[in-house]
Amino acid sequence: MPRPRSLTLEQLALAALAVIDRDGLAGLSMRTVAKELAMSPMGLYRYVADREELEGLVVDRVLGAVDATPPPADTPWQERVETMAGRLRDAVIRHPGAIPLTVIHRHHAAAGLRWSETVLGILAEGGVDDVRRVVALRALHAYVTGAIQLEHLGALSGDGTAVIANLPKDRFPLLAETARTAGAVGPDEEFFGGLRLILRGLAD
Amino acid sequence: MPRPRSLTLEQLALAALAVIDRDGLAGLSMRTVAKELAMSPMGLYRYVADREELEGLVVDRVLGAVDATPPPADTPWQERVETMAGRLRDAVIRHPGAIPLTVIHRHHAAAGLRWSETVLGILAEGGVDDVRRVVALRALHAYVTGAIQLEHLGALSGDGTAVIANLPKDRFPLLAETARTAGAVGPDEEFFGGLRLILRGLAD
DNA sequence: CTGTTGAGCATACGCCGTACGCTTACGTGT
DNA sequence: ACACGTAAGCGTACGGCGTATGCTCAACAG
Repeated sequence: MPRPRSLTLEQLALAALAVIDRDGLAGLSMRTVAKELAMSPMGLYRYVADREELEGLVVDRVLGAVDATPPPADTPWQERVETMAGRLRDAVIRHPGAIPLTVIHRHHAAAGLRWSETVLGILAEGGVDDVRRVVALRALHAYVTGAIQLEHLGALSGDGTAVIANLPKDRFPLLAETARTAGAVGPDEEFFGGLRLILRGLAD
Repeated sequence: MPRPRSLTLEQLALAALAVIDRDGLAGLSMRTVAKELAMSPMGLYRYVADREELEGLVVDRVLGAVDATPPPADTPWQERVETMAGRLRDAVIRHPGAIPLTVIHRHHAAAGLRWSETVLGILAEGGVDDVRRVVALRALHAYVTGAIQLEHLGALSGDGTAVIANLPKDRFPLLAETARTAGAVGPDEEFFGGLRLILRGLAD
């Protein structure tokens, strides 16, 4: 009966993502998102209860882009887990500014549950059972979450590594040497290399 | 010649940490820290350039509590890595409110470098070389960082797991079943269980 | 005792999230 | 065709944030 809404929640999420992609997470505010939608700041509160809920919409949108359909079953199960981890990483890295939000709000995003369900299916087919499967899923979550953040805060081939390489060799001999090696390790080699450690550890 | 400073950087860090421990990270502001020190807000700027630098002091303090001396060499090297990871986790978890800060600022904390140096030494003694050592250290960082955050955002034995356990079984059969198993997995079993996956994957 | 230096403070500005209450466009029932 | 009820969207305001700017005055060197 009353006036119909002029926006969808998806449009809100898209506007917020546009702000984040353009000005970074620090540029995100109710006011900037409202401006992006040619709306008044208080108008947003007809759609979300508070800023946190808006952030949740953004995360839903980012993680919703992850393809959760099980990869073809004709490849080894470890490789299928790698595929799933890679898909998640790709989707998240497409919006680097939103990474802290995805960490905080992933719990409440339905897309995250679908990803987990698929990964659990693959683990089950790989013969990982019960408690081991719980621990494995949780470890994969922890690793992927941490690796993406580390990659975003400073890639192994970035400036931070160069700084470490110049550390005093008497106090940090291994670190300095390792940093020089690290400069040559690309992001993919780093991410999937670490992931394979977990997957090898899962085999029995 | 002029008036001497009345505080040390350590006192700043302690005051900020006290605020965080009492009121959470959201309660941290230049004003609340100043109040904690019975100072005016602008007085803090004689010690730090901005809020970010103050956060760095907090992280230095938190990670400075980590014992970085190499564990006794008479235990298997994997076990020594577990010890180091456990020490880091213990120190960080002592101040849960500061966890997001430790993630953001760990790069610039000297204590983090000492931890890495020790872990690299253990890995070297375990026969992990060159690129494999780089990848291993980075994976350990990623895992520990991610696991601590996950644990803080919601332990496996917490409410979130119960919610997941009640998910519709037709759409999330494995997830719902797994969640029921997960309720019985304690934080230590979860943390070290995942860690051991990486360490097993490192063996050859 | 005096001069110099910087420690600490008071004020102010432009942001932020959001509580509150109004106006007004709209779909409906007559 | 028209009046009505509803909620969409807006204007204003408040308390809090980080911090730029410029002052006062405590403490020591000579």
